[in-house]
Amino acid sequence: MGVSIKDVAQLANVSTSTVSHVINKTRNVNPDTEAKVLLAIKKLNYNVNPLARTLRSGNSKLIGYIVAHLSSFFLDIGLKMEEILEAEGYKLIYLNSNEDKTKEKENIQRLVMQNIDGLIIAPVDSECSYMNQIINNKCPCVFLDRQPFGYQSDFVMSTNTKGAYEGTKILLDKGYTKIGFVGSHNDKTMNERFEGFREALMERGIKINQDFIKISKNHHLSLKELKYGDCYKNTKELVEKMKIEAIFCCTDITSISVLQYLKDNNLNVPSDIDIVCFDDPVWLTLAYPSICAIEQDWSKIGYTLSNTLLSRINNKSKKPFEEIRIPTKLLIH
Amino acid sequence: MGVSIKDVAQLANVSTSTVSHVINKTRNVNPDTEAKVLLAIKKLNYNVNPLARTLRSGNSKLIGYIVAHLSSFFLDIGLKMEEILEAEGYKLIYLNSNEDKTKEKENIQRLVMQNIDGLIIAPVDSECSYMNQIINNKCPCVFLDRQPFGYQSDFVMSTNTKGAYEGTKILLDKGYTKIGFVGSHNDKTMNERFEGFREALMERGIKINQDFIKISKNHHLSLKELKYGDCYKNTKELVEKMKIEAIFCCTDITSISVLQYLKDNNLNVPSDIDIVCFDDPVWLTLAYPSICAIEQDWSKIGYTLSNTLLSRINNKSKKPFEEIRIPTKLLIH
DNA sequence: ATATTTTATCGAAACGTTTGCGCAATCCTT
DNA sequence: AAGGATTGCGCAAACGTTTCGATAAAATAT
Repeated sequence: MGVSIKDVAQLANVSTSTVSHVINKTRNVNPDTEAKVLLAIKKLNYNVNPLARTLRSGNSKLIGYIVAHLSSFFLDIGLKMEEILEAEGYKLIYLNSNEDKTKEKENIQRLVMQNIDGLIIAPVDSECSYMNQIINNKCPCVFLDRQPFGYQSDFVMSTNTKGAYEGTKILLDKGYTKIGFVGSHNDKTMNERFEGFREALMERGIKINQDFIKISKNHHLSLKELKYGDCYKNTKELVEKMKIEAIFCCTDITSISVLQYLKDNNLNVPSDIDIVCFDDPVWLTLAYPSICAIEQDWSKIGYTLSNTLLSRINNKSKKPFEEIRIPTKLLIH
Repeated sequence: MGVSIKDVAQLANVSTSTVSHVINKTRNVNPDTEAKVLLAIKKLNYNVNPLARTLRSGNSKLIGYIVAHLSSFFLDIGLKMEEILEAEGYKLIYLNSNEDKTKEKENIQRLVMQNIDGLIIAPVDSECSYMNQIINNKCPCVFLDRQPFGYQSDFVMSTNTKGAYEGTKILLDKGYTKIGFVGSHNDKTMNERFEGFREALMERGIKINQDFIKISKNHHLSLKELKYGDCYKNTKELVEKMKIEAIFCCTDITSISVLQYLKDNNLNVPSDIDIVCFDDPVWLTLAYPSICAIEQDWSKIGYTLSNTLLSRINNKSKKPFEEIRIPTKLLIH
């Protein structure tokens, strides 16, 4: 097997506890002894076994990041979080629930059992009461993107309603009245965005036409497989049957299918169909011409998530849970 | 603390070893006893601690997937691998090296210490001799996308040279002679693709103009931050100074900057500048008109990677390491 | 009836750490 | 020079499992 702390202790002619204290700087040790130990460590190319350490000490210096799917939005947020957490000595590990509630549960279960120090969760859906059992106060969690129901926790979200409201107004200001709404998921986040959409229409005295609202189910597929999925069909219907003039895309994932449909049918943006998209995926600015977007501030979201979590980990303070909203930015490309 | 196997044993009035054998089905146990144990497990809502299990048993049922960066190419491959590995009871965990060799080393180190059962690595660069020390035969590895130097292992790659050759020929067949080559990384993979590019030109008797070849350094940035990076500048130079007619994009990441530059300058594809792209990122087919691509078969790559790894884990056979090539597909959109 | 195998279970050691407790030896104080 | 404080270190018990070896009871063979 590998070389353990015992081998180091033996070679340095000290006890394992001394070695441990040298490694962790957790007790005074004579400089000479320390040198001996460090030499032995180097000689044997010793590394501590994080498993054993965690098992004994109860903390892992690990933060779990459990996402419903691996979209570039979540990844960019992860990138930012790594930057912050790393500075505090934490390692971020990504786990993918693949839009599967059972997997999500397993993922969380697994990490909690591993004495994870904290959890950032973008849940598959809002129903999170099962977490009370699993977490049981063993580690702090912060939620992302979807508000959890049935579990008390901090959560960080964009100002969905306001963002959607502003985005919809852009379309209204251009004079469109027949505006379709394409969503990829029926959850709280979508509801908030729909609310903004609705408010903007109401303000102009435009009645909501239920036939213009199309919500699909998002499956666990790669981006490319998504292209010709439910959203594609929904777009087709909106355009061909409902003769809408513009489309509000509720997420970045939605926009793929919508754009693909328009392209396949030689429809131009904005001359034939205009578009506004919640999220600002990289491809929006590559289209000709670029498409208006409601950009989420992933950098700030990542920053806020990690700092909220860190302060929960450190303070252990019982201050009430917060709902933190990060403003979106309107991009008129 | 949490509930442990001891609590279960106590409640069921048996020894911990019996509980363990019930859980793992590793020895005959009387049906009555088994029922008692299972009941106790359910009553206490007990879950085994994977840390302790791994520490003792030496295997973790975990596969590490360490990527140089989190691009959608790597993610799609991960998705496919999860599908296969899950069926064999393994969990895939993603770790991001962020184009940082030190981080890569830490990532591998950490996983090996955790008794990881296998490793899939897309290394930051080819130099992998440091792995001999770290791995030390403790777990099988399969490499992806970049051939490792200094470390003996299986590796899986696309037929880069052939793919690039075919892609370049498309441009040549259209009559272009001034073709630029934009790469985001100087490594073995890029060299192979360049080789294909070179061969195609040679075959037509076209001399390589070094000023047409632009290789950037790829930094650890989000896709959006990449857009206006080195590749953007390189594209500008190729177009404005070198007056090239077409561009060969060496990776998906490259294509973002190239397309962005063209768009910012109102250059149309293919009328002003034509493009072929290695990789088929989702945005290529959204552009107007679509762009030719050399598609890598991520599904097959993921399939091959996981099965190669699994057979190394199971067989422990010492059959010689393989270099496996997965054919690319030419997409004439 | 005894000898042998089979079945069911338990006790305890191990995996590689961290950490509370205790003991010497050294240092300071008066 | 004697008492207390400090420093440096080792011992051994945990953490939660798996697993080897032993043992007793039951089943089978002779």
